[in-house]
Amino acid sequence: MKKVIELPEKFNFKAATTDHGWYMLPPFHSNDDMSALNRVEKLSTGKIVMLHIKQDNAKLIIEIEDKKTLTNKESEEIIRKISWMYRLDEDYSAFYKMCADNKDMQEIVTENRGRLLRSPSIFEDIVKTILTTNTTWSRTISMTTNFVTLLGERYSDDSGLFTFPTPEAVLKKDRDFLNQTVKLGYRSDYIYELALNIVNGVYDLDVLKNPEISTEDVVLKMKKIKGVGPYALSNILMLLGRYDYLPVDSEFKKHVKNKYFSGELPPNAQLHQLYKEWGEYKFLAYWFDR
DNA sequence: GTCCAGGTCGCGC
DNA sequence: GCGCGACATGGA
Repeated sequence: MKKVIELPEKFNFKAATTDHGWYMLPPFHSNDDMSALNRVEKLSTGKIVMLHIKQDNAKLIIEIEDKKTLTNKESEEIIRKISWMYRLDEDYSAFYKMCADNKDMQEIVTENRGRLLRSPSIFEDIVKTILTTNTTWSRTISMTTNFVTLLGERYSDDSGLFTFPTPEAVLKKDRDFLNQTVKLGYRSDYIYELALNIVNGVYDLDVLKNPEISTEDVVLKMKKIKGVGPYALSNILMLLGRYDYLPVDSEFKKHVKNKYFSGELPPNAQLHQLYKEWGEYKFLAYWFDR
């Protein structure tokens, strides 16, 4: 089965897919030439599908592997999720205007960059963000792979591919399993508690996809999540399409130390003042400055 | 063995 | 509000 989504005028599939590292984390997977992004996805009806996403000129082509035909509702859910993943509703014109005035950011405009791939659900994006803290990227990949493989649902009997686990699936295991078998380490408690609060209705995360909610409201809600500190907060805000908080972590410090301070790190307060001329687009300005 | 990784929490002051 | 040790795991 095949579905087509009309793309905004400015769209660069390869950049949107690979300018952020999420495409390397399961259930996302891709072929080496990056011509398509693939993903196993569980729909709200319970059906599990394999999605193959690629660009054909002004259209996004979605090939959907399935045994039975999909209902209209299921097709709509797939289109809604992919539109979210690729930020098709986001308006980059103000950012592009600022880039056009900056000699080092011309490529962003000419190459239609700026979009950063995100997951269909906030739960998945928060879990993955927590799995990037205080560890290396290679361990982020292995923790995510263990998490998806041990708690997700298999696509088909002969497949090694799985869905991203639901919060309910996390709660079916105990913290020891998350810690010792999934090897999430001390992050197990954070992930378990996040899943628990979602299932109990304490957190209703997907309402935060609404751009009309103020960033301050989102910040207050995110700060309540254990395991989400200043860096994780910034990353989650970026994933929600809000770019005014900088992710001041070891990579950020390494970058600005070498590029702007000739190897000597200034105090934290000064770091948070960087890129301030970019206003609402500080995160993107830093991201594409690297 | 020790140190650190795209940090954060909880405590004491 | 700020400083500091603890935290699981694996690779250098």
